[in-house]
Amino acid sequence: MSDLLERLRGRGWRLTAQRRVVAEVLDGDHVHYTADEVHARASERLPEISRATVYNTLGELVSLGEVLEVSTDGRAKRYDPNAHHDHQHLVCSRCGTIRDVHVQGDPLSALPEPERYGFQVSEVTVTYRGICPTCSAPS
Amino acid sequence: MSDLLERLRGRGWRLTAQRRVVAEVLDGDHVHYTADEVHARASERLPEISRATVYNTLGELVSLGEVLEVSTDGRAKRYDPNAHHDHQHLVCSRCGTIRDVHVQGDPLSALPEPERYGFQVSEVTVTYRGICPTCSAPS
DNA sequence: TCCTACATTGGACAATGTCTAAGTCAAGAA
DNA sequence: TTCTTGACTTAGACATTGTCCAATGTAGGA
Repeated sequence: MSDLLERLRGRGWRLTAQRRVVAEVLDGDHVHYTADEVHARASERLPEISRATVYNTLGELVSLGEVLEVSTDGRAKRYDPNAHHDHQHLVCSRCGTIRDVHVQGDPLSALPEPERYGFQVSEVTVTYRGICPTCSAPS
Repeated sequence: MSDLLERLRGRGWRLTAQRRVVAEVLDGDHVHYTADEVHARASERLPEISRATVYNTLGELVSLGEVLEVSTDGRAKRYDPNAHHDHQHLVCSRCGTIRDVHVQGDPLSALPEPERYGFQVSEVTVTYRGICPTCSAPS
């Protein structure tokens, strides 16, 4: 994740304690925190960090393409640091757990030209839903 | 859409003016209103209808499988009456316009067994994003 | 027509996100 | 090192979207 901080500094990012902490919280490949969760975890290391800064920083990371914004349920958006490897998401309908998954083929090619209605289609997100092993286990 | 009202009455739905109006607003195959838009349009015909009733009714229609809930942007959910024909969505990244589209093949089959991690996968939503003809036209 | 269980209402409340004005500080300049 | 400055952070008000509840109204069966 320190590569990330390097990359960002190379782009003129001013390196502050707050931004460093947010980046550290997002470290890891299979993390899908909400902004509030990021704020809670960042607060453990830097108690005075504000919500606004967390929102700002997450927004900047998304603009810079370092983090993906995922909204699986119409509730809080989640932030996915695994932005440099193409992947999709598998969500448990019961507990909301999210896993990164990899599909066969390019989902973009499944949309025929006449079904594009003149759009310049550039992106596709696929979300699978189901019940995870934990939730489907007999209680 | 009156088939819808019939179907619902058959399931024990009490038929009120409010519910009728909400159903009428959703009439049509390519409509993707937010709850507030549904409320605004319903209010034109039945000025005293409350927000709570619109939310309740939309929630019921979703539970009954008559309407789909679509959240394309992490903002307000949208309601799609085209629930009985399998389809996906194409969204304009600029103006937010939504079109129903049909893909080739079954997106579910693109997720290999080992990528399912023991989930009982039952649903998949595919959202294409791009710039619509209107937004890409030279101004 | 009358009853009553179900539906509706208005408004308070909750969750998530955005904005602003004032204070703070990282990093280059001297 | 110290200074300077524009970018960053903060607290809290505000906005949007959605949920909940107690009081009131009413659809549809008896």
